[in-house]
This record gives sequence, structure tokens and C-alpha cells, in this order.
Amino acid sequence: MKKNYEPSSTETEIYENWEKSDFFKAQPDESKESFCIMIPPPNVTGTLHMGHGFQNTLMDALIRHKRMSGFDTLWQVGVDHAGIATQMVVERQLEAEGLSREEIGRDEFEKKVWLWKEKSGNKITQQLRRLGASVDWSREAFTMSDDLSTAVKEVFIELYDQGLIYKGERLVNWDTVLETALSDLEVSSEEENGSLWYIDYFTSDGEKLTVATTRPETLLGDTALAVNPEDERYKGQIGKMALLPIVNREIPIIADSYVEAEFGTGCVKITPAHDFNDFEMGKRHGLEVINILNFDGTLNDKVPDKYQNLNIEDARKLILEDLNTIGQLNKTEPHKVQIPRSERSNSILQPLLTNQWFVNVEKLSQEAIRVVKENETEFIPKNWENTYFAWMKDIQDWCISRQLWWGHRIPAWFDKDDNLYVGESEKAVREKYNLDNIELKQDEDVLDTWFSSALWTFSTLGWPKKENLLSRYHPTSVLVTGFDIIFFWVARMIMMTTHFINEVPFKKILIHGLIKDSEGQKMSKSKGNTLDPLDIIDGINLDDLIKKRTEGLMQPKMKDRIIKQTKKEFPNGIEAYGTDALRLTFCSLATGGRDINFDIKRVEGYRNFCNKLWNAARFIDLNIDNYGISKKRSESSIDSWIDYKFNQTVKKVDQSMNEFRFDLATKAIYEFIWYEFCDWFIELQKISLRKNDMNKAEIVRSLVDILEKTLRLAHPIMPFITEEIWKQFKVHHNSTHESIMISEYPLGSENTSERDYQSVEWLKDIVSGIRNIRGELLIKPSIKISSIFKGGDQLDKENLNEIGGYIQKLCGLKEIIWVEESSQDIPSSIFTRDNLKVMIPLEGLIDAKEEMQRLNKRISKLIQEKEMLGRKLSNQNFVENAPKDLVEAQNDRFSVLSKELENLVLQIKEIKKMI
RNA sequence: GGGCGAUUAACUCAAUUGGUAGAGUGCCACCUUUACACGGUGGAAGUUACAGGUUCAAGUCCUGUAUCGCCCA
Repeated sequence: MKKNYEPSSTETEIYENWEKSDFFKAQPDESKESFCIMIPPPNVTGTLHMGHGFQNTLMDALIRHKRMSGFDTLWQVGVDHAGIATQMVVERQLEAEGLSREEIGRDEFEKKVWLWKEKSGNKITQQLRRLGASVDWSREAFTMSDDLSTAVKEVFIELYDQGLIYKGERLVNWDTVLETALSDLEVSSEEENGSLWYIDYFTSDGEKLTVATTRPETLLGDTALAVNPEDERYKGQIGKMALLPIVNREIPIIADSYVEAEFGTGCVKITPAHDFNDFEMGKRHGLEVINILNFDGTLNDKVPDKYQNLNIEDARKLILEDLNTIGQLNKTEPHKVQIPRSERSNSILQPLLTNQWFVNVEKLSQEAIRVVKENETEFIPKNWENTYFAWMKDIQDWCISRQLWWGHRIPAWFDKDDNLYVGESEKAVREKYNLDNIELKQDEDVLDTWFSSALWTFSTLGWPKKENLLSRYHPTSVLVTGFDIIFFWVARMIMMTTHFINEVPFKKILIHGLIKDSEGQKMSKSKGNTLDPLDIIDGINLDDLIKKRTEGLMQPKMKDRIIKQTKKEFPNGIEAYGTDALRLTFCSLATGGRDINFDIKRVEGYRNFCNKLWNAARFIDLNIDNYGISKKRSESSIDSWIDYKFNQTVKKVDQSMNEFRFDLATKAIYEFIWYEFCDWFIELQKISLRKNDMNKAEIVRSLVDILEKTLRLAHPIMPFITEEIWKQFKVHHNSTHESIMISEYPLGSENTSERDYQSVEWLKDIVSGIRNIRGELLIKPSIKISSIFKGGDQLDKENLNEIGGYIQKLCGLKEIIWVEESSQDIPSSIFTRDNLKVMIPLEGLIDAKEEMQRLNKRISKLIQEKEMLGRKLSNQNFVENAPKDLVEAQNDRFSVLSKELENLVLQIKEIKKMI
């Protein structure tokens, strides 16, 4: 074995082997309990980011744990077709060739997208492999595949036939760059600097009314002015007509309690076609709706000639100029406004009246609320249910049509008179509606990508085909996802699945935190603080990292800052830490909190941990060469002690995994391997191996056994290194399995001895005590010292006889002398364990002054603790109310402290004599 | 404006049903001991944001304040 663990040299090969051997493949088996996870399908245009890395690590750890624990596991993988994103990518590609999608036509464009998908659409799935994700690749799904498209059609038609899908003219969020409608969820509103313009209107009898607006250009589509009915200032004007400036159209002055008297002048203009609130108000008052926009955001022919075809920005400028010219622009004030932007194109969204398809979600949401309320599906952590309920109770109909060419085409046809027919194909429609040879035209729109994602748990299992795996794996066991898509995806899956399958899609929903940078900033391309999980696995030098972070920036002025920041955080780039170190880090951060600040230093710690494990294995390997390995295992108290520790660890890990506390599971494994297995077990066995009277081959067997079990225990979290070591030792542990990943998850062993456990814990305390003295008093390791044991009980004496030799070796003692209670103490450094006094004679090696200092420090610490305990124990209330065993424990501690203090004070007297 | 969350060592994070705070990294000292310097041994470091309250006992429960963050309008 190499001196250091080198992940890069083995990980890819190990993964390829697993995949080739079909270890990831689900083997439906009715005799086993099933455990199924559906991957939240990444976007086909996407590349792996830290969030994916985190999420997939958790899922993989879960699925590996269950697979090894004997469950029939399926981890379903796949990607979604990402309508807008993918269309944009391919359009950009066409653009480079000097083409547009309109030029090549819809069919040709679709072909191009499929070609692109075959060639470039598998990037993220390749990256998932690098993480070690044990997904069933043979079942890889794609939302645009034939199977899933069939499911989409079936669902659409059924919902339509049930009256739950309708087409209608509604105000929607319109992206004027992509020229498509978006759902409410694809809008992000942020406060930006804008202005509040005050415009003078005049009523027919010449009275002036000043109106405040943040969007003056929309006055071209105004059909009313509105005031609050309670507003005394305007009571007289209600019901009169006002003249719309520039357009010179007469519009009514209406009263509506929605108007805030405190905003601006208390009088606002109403544009029903371009504002959601105004639209509602328009409906209440029967106002005319005048749409003034083309699909590309320019002004249409409903406005005076001079403004036609201007974009909104230019139109606004011109309107303000013209208002100023005619003296009706009263004043301008700076004002903060909420600007709704498209999450796709970042352009400002326009409310626009268009014909769109909607899902009526009222009924669906009721069932979706019920199943969560009644714990058929359960959020973890629980309080996310509040977020879910709050949104569900106030849910809006879902706009599912998109004016794109990439996606599931809506299975609806129109005749010349715009009569609507819905069915799976034109032929089916003709049959269903009994149509003869009339001309039919299919709806041009496609469905929102999330519509197909909402069917994910059942469409990927084969629905609506008769032969499917629903009965085996559905409802799935747990969904692992981020809180950012509770509305987009989780809620919609619950609605669709309960409606069509009559089951919840998953029994549990594990909501994990969001990965941020080490300063708590959200990772984003524009901030230049993103990390690529693969760069942590493979490493990257500073120049390349900077290049990656500053490439294609939207705001080039950020560049210098990003360079500076990157140089500060990663002065030497990023080392190659390997997948396991990254996975361990992710797991250790999976605590249930909602923000996770990712600090590369944690990865370094876990990389070191991998190396530690590697070297422990290497040590054992070397000793197989030295001493051989027996069939039988040694049966010393040390072996028995490590079994006991191992049992405790298994219990802790199992429990933590079942509670999704990956951090606690990781901690338990880390502590066992480093602090028990390496620090004590190997160090103790090292001594055994140097003794003449020991059967060394049996000790080696014991080392190999524990190592092998430990590897299996740790495998779900650190799959690569455990497999690598496990394979290296395969000839010795003789497992019948081909790979650690299909071996059994370890159980605790039954025959452990509490007595042996206590003995070794006793030994550890003694060794630590003596080392503490050596360390504090700076006794050189090369100097062998003596130690005197005094005052202990029978058990101490037995322990000393049995394993005292180990103490000598570990502490560099030349001898341990047991003396009787009555003997005279000599000036020594001392510590106690219960009644046992351990003394290191000072003669010739310890500076008495230093020892005085050490003792005084120790004494003041103990006095503090003793006083605290004393207060507690003399408190009648505590003694009466606290649990009995606690009181007892503190009582014991009190007497131990008293005894130790007594000893230390005596010792000080002795030492004073020396000075 | 409504809701949710956070605030613990220099930094990144833990702390089971309330029982007086622990890791990793960094820091200090010693150690090139034949698994590992990506190491070993020892050590220093916290008024648990602040102010009240409940309790024998509060990082943990309650109320308020401050700062930061997220979601919804």
C-alpha cells in the first residue's frame, strides 16, 4: 500500500466497476422491504453545483445504508427537459450558425434539440458518477421520453375531462424577451430605485386632480382614476369624468377601498390590462381593458401613432417629455419600487392579457393539505409544513402553458370556429368527438416543465402502463430536496400523485439546507463565489479557478473584486481532496439547519481522516506480512473492549441514519475510527505484537476483523476508500461478496464483556493521567520514569497485573510499583482515579516549582467544581426534585473531588519541603 | 406589513427528553517513536447576542430587544 491515500487514482475505476457489475440496479423482490428514493431530476442543461453534491451525497448515503441493510432498494435517476433553458441553449447555438428557430421551423428545431441532448445533455449525469451516486442507471428517465410523455398526455386529458384544466384569457406574467407566459413562481421581485411621477389630470368641469404613478407610460391604457371612498379630499369627485392627458380620452373617477389614501396623492390611475390589482378593480367596476403591448414588449396600435413600436423605456421617456411640454407633469420624486423580473431572462415582466391554459388547483390542494395534516407524508424538519400550508391555502391557479417549442405539446385541437377538442392525438380526437373531415389545428403551446416533473414519482415507475413497479416502490420512502422547490415541485407532486394514484408520492420529505460560501453568502455566478464540487474532488489551481469564476460575467466590474476575494480564500487554489472527503464534509454539515456555510477547511480535516484510515489499514497490512494471519482471533480484554466500542458505534450510526442525522452518524464513525480504533486499539495491539508470549497471527486476525467491519460501517458515507481497502484485504477477510457495497451492514457482536470494557477504559485514564504529567512538566519522551500506584482497590490491582505492561510502554515508564496504603509518600507529581493514587516521584527529573504551578492550577479548577457541586447538594430542592441517579452521581463526584483535593494538598506540602 | 430561521471558542459547526458546553481548522509547547507530519503527546481559548421570566437547575422553555438572513404580500 502507498504511504498516502490517493483518491484520484482509484475512484473512477471503482465506480465503473460497480456500474458494470449492476450493483446499483434495483432487483424487485417481494420478500424484502422496499426502500425507494426518487432523485429530484436535475436540469438537462445543468452542471453539478454544490447543492447537487450535497443532496446526492445524502441520498446515496441513505440508499447504500438501506441496500446493505437488506432492503429492496431503488434509487430512480433521471433529468428534466428544462423547457426554457434548453430552448435558449439551442437557440444560441443556431444563432452562432446565423440561423433562428423561426427560419428552420418547429419540427427541425425539435430535432436539433434532441441532437443537442444526445451530445451534450449528459454532462450532469456523468458528474453524478464522480460523486459515487449509486443510482439505477438502467432506469434513467427523461421527462420528454416517450413513456413519460404518455403519462403527461394522459394526465392532461383526464384533468381536462374532469374540468380541472381550462383555457382562458387571464392576466399573466409575460416575459417579453422569451415571449412566453411564466407561472407566479418564476417571478422574483426585488426592490429597485425608481421614481414616483405626479401627473395632473383635469375633470370635465376643470378641477385638477394629481395622480401619483410609478409607471407613467401605462397611462396610454388607463380606463379610470381611483380614490378611496373614505378619503374626504376626493369625495366630491367620485363619479365625475377626467380627461386622460395625451390620449384625450374621458375616463371615470371611481371609488374603491383598495386604494390607499396614504400612497402618493391618494388618487391613482387604473390600467386593468397591465397591473394585477388594477385588473381586479376593473372587474369590480366593469372597466374597459385596453392592452397596449405587443408580445415583444413594444407598444401596439392601440396607442397614438408616435408611441407605436417604442419599447417601454423609450415610451416612458417620451411620455414624460410630452407631459412636461403640456405642463401636466407636476413633479418627480425618487421612490423604491418592487420590480418583478423573470428568473429566466432577468427581464422586467409585464402583466399581459393572453389566452393561457390553467390547472384549477382548488380541489387538488385540499387533498394535498389533508395528507400532510394527517401525517401520511411528513416534512423533516416538521416546521416546513407551515410554509407548505401557508402557500397551499392561498394557492392560485397554475398557468401551465408556455409559448415555447421545446416541451410537451398541449394535446388540444381547434377547428375553424375555435371549438376545442382534447385527446391524445388528432386521430383520437376525431374518434372521441365524432368529428368527420373538418380541419383541425393543434394548440401551439407546450406545457410547463414542472407539469411533467409533478408526475415524477409515478411516471418513472411505469404509470399509466398496466405493468409497472408502483406496487413495489410507491409511495416512495423519502424525498430529499431543498426548501426552494417546496412550491415548484413538492407541492405539485403531492397534488398530482394523490389525485391520480390515490397515494402520497413519498412518506417523508427531508428538507435540507442551502449551501452558502464560508461567509454565509449565497453562491452565485454573478458574485463569483461558486465552488464546483469536482474542483474539490480533483483540485484546481488558482489561475484556473479565477478564470472559471470570472468567465462570462454579467457585470464585468465585479471581476477585480472576485479575483481579490478568490486569491484571499484560496491562495494556492484548491487541493485534490477526493470524493470521500467531500462527502464526509457534506454529511457532517447535514444537521437540519437551513443555511450551511461551506468552509473548505472542513474538507481538509476529512481528507486527513481518510488518510488516517488508509494508514491504519496500511499498518495492518504490514503486519500481515510480518506475522501472518490466523483463522482464529485473539481474545484479550483489548479485543473485547473494541467490540464493545464498536457496538456502541453501530447503534449510534444506525439510529442517526434513521433519523437523517448524517452529521451525528459521521461524527460517530469519525470518533470511533480515529479516537478508539487508531489511538488505542492499534496502539495497544502494537504493543501486543512486540511481546514474545503472544500469538501474533491471532492479533493480526483481530485487527483485520475489526477493520473490515469498520469499513462496512463507514461505507455509505465514504464509499470509495472503504471499497478500495476492503478489496485489498479481501484475500484475508474472505467475504463471499464481490464488493463491499453489496455486503451486509455490520451488526454489533453479542459477546462483549463489561468487565473488559471497564478495564481498558481504566487503562486509558491512567495513561492519559501520566501523559498529562509528562506533558505539563515537559519531561522529555526519551526519559524513562517510575510510577507508584497506591490506595486502589482489588480491581485496580487486578487491572494493573493484567494490563499494566501496556501502561509502561505507552507512558515510557521504567517501572510501576504498587505500594501499601500505610507507606510514606515521597515528593511526587500525582493524580487520582477514584481511590487510586498514581504518583510520579519528582526526584531528579521534575522541577518542583513547575510542579507547584501545575498542582495549583489543578487545585483551583477542582475547588471551583467542588464549590459548585457543594452548593447544589446542599440545596434541599435539588436533592428532592432532581432524578435520584443524578443526585447520586453528583454525590459520588463530590467525594471523588474531595479525595483528590485532599491528595493534592498533601502533595503540595511534600513539594514545599523540596524548595 | 405577515411568517419562518439564525446569533455558542479566532473561523466553520455540534450539544439526545432542561442536569452547567464539544469537534474540525487555526493557535502555543514538546516530539523526525519503523501506519500516518494529511502524524503523535500535552495545552490555551466560551458571561452560549442582550434584558427579563419560569425552574432546585436554562445554550435548551417563555416574553421582550438588537443584528443578520430567507419566504410571502
